[in-house]
Amino acid sequence: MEKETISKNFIEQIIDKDLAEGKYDTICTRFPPEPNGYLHIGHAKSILLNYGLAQEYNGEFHLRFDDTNPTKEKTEFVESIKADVEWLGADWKEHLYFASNYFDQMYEAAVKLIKKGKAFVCDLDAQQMREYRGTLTEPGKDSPYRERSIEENLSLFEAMKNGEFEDGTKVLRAKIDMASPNMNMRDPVIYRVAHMHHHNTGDKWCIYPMYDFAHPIEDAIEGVTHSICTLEFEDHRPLYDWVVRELEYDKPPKQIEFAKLYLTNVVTGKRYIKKLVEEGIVDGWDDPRLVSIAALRRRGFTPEAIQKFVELCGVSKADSSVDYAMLEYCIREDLKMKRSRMMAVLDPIKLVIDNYPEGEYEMLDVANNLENEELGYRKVPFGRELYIERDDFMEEPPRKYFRLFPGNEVRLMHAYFVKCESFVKDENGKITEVHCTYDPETKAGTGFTGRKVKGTIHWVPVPQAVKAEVRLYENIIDEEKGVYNEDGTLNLNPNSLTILKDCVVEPSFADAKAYDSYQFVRNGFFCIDAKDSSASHLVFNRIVSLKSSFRLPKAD
RNA sequence: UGGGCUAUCGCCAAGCGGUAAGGCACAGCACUUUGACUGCUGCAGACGCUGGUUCGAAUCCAGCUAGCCCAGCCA
Repeated sequence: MEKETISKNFIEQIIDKDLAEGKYDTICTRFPPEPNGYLHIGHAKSILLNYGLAQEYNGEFHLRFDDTNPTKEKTEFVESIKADVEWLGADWKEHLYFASNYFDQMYEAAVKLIKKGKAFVCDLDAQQMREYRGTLTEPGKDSPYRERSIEENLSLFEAMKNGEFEDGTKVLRAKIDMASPNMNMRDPVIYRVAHMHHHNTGDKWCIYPMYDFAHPIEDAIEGVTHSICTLEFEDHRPLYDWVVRELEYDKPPKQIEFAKLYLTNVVTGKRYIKKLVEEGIVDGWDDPRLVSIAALRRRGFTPEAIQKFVELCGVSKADSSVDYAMLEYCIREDLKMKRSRMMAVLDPIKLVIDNYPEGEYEMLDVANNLENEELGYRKVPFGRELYIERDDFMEEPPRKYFRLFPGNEVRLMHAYFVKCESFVKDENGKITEVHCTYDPETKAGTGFTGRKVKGTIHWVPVPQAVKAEVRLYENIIDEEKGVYNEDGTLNLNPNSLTILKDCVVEPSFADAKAYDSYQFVRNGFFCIDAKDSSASHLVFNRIVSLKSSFRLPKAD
């Protein structure tokens, strides 16, 4: 419905044209990860883009593992990727594929090329091949093995398959053009000898196809029409087209490139994340400060928020880095109506209501979400002694400070108006207690309109408060200086290392289930760490929390 | 210095020859059971630069500048 107002991106325009010209009858897209690591927000863009296109055009969406290099791939990653893709909401239905299941067809395709005189077995080793390849500015030289006969190539390639050669001694190359300005067209290697155990095919093969040869074949076999990948594959497109042309597929798939999604102030590089994990700076690939899908999920992000985010980012070919604030906006937007808001105090200070009877308490009916009645109500005990946020009281308030200070009256959220009468300091001058009086007539929900207050503050009852440990995060990357130092190392923010902190939460928080609750603590999200659904491990994401209102007004 | 690609507000991003959409961020006002949310308002005299074509250009042409990618038997 809303989608109609959004103009089509350039990929949709290409698809419209292809369909109009009758190039394809229906479309088919795919997400083709190599199972060599965890998915992150960047992959989410690709997944949701491909899936969204298939949905929009009533086509097919495939999940295909591009597992042509057994050295890097593991079944463990296959499982985590499937879980992440599913969680994101991209339904591949019965279309789950493995490139490795096409090895026979790829072998036959290679034979076909040899028979057409378009491929040859080359004995040059890696070092020699590099020398023959030329440079960016100089053309390469033909391999001395380039003119072998078709028969010789056929028997040599079969021998390669049969394991008659050592790793690295022979490769199959496409015969294209060693003088091409495009390095990818300089007789690229399409098959190599590698005696490795494959997670899917085991020891059946000792030769493996290279990406540039395998990928177009995978797409063609599955009937993919629009093979969407990232910008760095642009110069591979001529080779992609060469492969589908020489192999004579009808309705050949078409490669389209788009810019990767980068976020400001976060690390996505596997190399760096690995280092952060190894050094214990983060507690794993799903550490909430990272932007892996697992981390976002653990932190309380919803698939809907990520979908919204990807949609908002748009698709283009310009290198860009999306402001982290946009991600924060999306999760706020999604969660604000559909999750409960509970109270928690991060830095407690005691508030005593002097005119409230000692030893008594009442159960307040509190709306789980003031904007969404469907979320119901819960009971929160209220009594004489409460904890409030330390910075919700100031002895000498600046201008425009609406919270508690001597003589001022505020609303205790979901409860009564209280007026600050006095406060207590210890010998160090630190405030230890704030005393106030409450007005029973001002109870929330009674429709009291006698007078108004400018501020409302949150609280937790002292006797029933549950202690919890929070992880208080700063962004792990220095926001001022950027993500990387000049020498390529990470620019870590030392504050990010101060993580653990005690806080107090209202009793109902302790029962809340992972994912089902979050809390605005003065406009920030307070999420339960999904790794441990008890309230004793909360994740307070300052990354998603500090709106300007959290700051004190500017002193001017 | 060979080839490919990109350049529109602080950040994304529409625009496809007819006189600069939208979102994020930011600012202000109003409202308020958190200063949130919500609502309203403001926010590119100009589209990397320089020329040209045209009645008219961000959109076409030429030249230039800047950035990204490519010399794995990785993907």
